Amino acid sequence: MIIIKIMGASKTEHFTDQQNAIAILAKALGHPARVAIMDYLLEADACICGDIVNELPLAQPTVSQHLKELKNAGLIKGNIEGNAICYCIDEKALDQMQNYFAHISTRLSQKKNNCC
Amino acid sequence: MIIIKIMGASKTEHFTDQQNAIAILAKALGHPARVAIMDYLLEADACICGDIVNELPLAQPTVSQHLKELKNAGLIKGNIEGNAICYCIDEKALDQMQNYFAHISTRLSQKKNNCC
DNA sequence: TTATCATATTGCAATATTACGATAAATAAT
DNA sequence: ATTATTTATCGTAATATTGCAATATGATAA
Repeated sequence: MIIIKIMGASKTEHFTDQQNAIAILAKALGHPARVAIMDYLLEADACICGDIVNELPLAQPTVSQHLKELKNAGLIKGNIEGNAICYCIDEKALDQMQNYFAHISTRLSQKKNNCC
Repeated sequence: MIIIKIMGASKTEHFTDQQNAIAILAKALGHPARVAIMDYLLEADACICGDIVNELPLAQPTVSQHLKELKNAGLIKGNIEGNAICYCIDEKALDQMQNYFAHISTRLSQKKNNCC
């Protein structure tokens, strides 16, 4: 038997689909620029990529990369709007996160054996 | 004026405290092993570090490191319990996340100009 | 067609994360 | 005191992330 150690990569195959799904969503929100993009999409009247670039203190390629990560995680979706691209929050992913934290909250209030 | 480019580091100073706070918590949950730790602490009757090590498919130093990250983010807290250490979920951080997602959900249902 | 505008991709440098063996530190048991 | 048990830290290797200049792509305008 040969064991090859691959370091720096998470062993996703050892965890449940649910755990991996939450981790992917959480990771996508694990950068302030991406939280700021969500905030913008939530509050602004538009969702044009160029507006987001102007709003953030980051260069256009960097913002494009962050948008791509949010999109890959399923947190936002993009629509071609003429020349521009309109990004919007994908409610399904957010519902998933909301349900996850609601479940934790409920479960915590049931538990009485917390030792800390 | 001298501008020093520091790459690979996020420019946290350009974002709001709230955005940074959410990002820190989300980042800590952005790995399936750490989600699995939270799941364990939520469902198990104990919260001993050794039990967590046995539960996870990772070596003890790796689990210790993940626990440290969860603790640094404020998601868990640890108590010395004789020879062992008992880790528990910190409700404050989870409330923060729950509020964040609840706020997004509420705001989304108010919005009608979603273009996607 | 050519120029312009908006966004994506490439390439690369710097830093961060992940993982684990070896070892340390701290307490408990003998 | 010595040994075992439990958890943390160190050192290090591999991979991932972050950021941006340069460039490519694609759609609209002239």
